[in-house]
Amino acid sequence: MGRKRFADINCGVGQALEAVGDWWSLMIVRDAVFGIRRFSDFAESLGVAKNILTTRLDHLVAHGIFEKVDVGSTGTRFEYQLTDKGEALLPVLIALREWSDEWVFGRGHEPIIIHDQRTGRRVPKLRVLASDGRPLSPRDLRAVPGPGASEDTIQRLRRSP
Amino acid sequence: MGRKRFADINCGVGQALEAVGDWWSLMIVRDAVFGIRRFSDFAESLGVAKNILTTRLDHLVAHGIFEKVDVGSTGTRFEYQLTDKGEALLPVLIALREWSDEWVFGRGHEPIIIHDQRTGRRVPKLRVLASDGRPLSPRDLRAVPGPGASEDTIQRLRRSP
DNA sequence: AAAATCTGGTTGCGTAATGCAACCAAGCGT
DNA sequence: ACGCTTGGTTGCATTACGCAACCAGATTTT
Repeated sequence: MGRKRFADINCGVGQALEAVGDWWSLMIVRDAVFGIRRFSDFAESLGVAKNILTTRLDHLVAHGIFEKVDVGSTGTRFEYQLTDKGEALLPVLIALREWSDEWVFGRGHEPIIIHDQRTGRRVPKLRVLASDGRPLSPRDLRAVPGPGASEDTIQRLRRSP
Repeated sequence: MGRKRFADINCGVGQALEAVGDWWSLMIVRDAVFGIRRFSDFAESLGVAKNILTTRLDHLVAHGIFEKVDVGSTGTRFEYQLTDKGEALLPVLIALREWSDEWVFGRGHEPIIIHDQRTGRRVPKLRVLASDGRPLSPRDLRAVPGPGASEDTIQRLRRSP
C-alpha cells in the first residue's frame, strides 16, 4: 500500500519529513545548496534514476521548496532553484553533516569542511542552547502544546512526563 | 532492487541518512527524545506496523543509535534507550521542527513548543552563524575537502564554484 | 539541409520494500 | 489453570524503486 504518510501526524518533524518527501529529496536539496540547478547535473551528481528524479523534483516544486524556472534562451532550458523555503532547510543539512562528521567518520576524518566564504573560517558547530547559552540535551527539554496543537497532541503531551 | 543506498557517497549528509535508515527511523528517534522507550509505545505512538518497527529498531541498534536493554525484573522486558550517538541527533530534529513551524504551520500555529525545563523559557531558534555571529545562507558557504575526502569528493568540489 | 548531440524527460518491466492482519510464545497476575 | 500483556514473526497483497530503453524538441556540427 505504499509508504504511510506522516501528513496527519500533528508533529513538526513529521510534517517536515512529509514536505521534503524522502531521502532522495533531501540529497537533492543538499546538491542545490552547493549550487546544482539543472536536471542532468542532479542526475549525475546523485546517480539517481531519471524517473525518480522527476517525481522528486515535481514533489519539491509542489511543496514550494524548489521553483522550476525556464531559462530557455540558451540551450539549457530549465533550472530548479531553491526558494527561501528550500534554503531554510540549511540548518537541517548542516546538522546532519555535523552528526556524521562526529559519529560516522570521526573527528579528523571529515570528507568536507564548510567555510564562511567571507572570512574563510570554519562554520561553528550548530548547537541547541538554552537562552543563557548552556547546551541542552533531550532530558533538559519539555514539550508543551502550542497554539496550533490538536486535541490529540494535547492528550499525548499530558501522558508523557 | 529496493532502495538505493547512500553508503558509498562520500558525503556527510548521505552517511547520516544511511545510518539513521529511513523516515520512520527518524520518527522513532523523535519519540525516544520525548521519553518513549518500549516497543509497544513506539508502535502506538507512530501507528507503525510491528514488523516495520522491528526492522527499524534492529537497524538503529545495529548502528549504535539505540541500545536494547533487558529490564526483565518487572513485566516489561525490554527498553530501547537512546545512546549518546542517538541523542546527538537532537539538533537534526530541532532543525526539522523549527523549519515546519515556520514554513508549514506558520508562526502562531505551532503544534508543540519546546521549553528549557530548568528555566521554563523557550529554546532559542537554531541558526547557522558565522564565527562573528552573522547568520549564514547557502550562498555564504564554501565547501572544501577535509582530511577524509576521497579523490571523488575532491574532483567534485573542484568542479563546483 | 541533414545528421548528430544535448537536455529533460516518459515508458515498461522485474525486484524489493511496505502495510495489514493473523498468529505465536514467554512471563505475569489472579 | 487461565487469560492478559509484551514483543515480536509470518504470509500475502500492494506499492514504490531502479534500470534500461526510448523519445521529442532545440541546438550544434558537417
